[in-house]
Amino acid sequence: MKYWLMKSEPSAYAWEQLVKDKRTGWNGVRNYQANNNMKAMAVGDRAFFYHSNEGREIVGVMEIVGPWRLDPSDDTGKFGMVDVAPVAALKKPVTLDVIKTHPLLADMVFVRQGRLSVSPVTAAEWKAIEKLGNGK
DNA sequence: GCCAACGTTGGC
DNA sequence: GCCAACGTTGGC
Repeated sequence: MKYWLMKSEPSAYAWEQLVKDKRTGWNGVRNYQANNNMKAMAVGDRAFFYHSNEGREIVGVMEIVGPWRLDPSDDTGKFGMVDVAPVAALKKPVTLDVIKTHPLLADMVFVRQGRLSVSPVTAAEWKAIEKLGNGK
């Protein structure tokens, strides 16, 4: 299983909305690297949900429930989307500030490439964040 | 709201 | 195919 991190501005689509929706298509990505990362996802992979701009924290865990497919809202036919479902909120959101100062996490792709909206997360990083967020 | 970082576009 | 101009993202 692979791990990922996906960003959304809460004003555009918040974690709470995903919980209400139960499942959603992660559309609107218009960046090749982010798109390629989504292409590399498999159903069953896990992804953190990060609130960018407002909050600036990882708030929950999602599961990839539908494989990559073309995004109908993209006229160019280049960019796609995957389907995601909420698994659980973190008991305590993990803030960007904590991540940037954590020895295991400061070097995450998510930190290094601040503007990339879909990025891979290593198993070690995943474990460390879950520990911070859930105390396990 | 500002602006640095960086991806994309288009003229040449 | 280079690169300047432009647009967008997202932290601050």
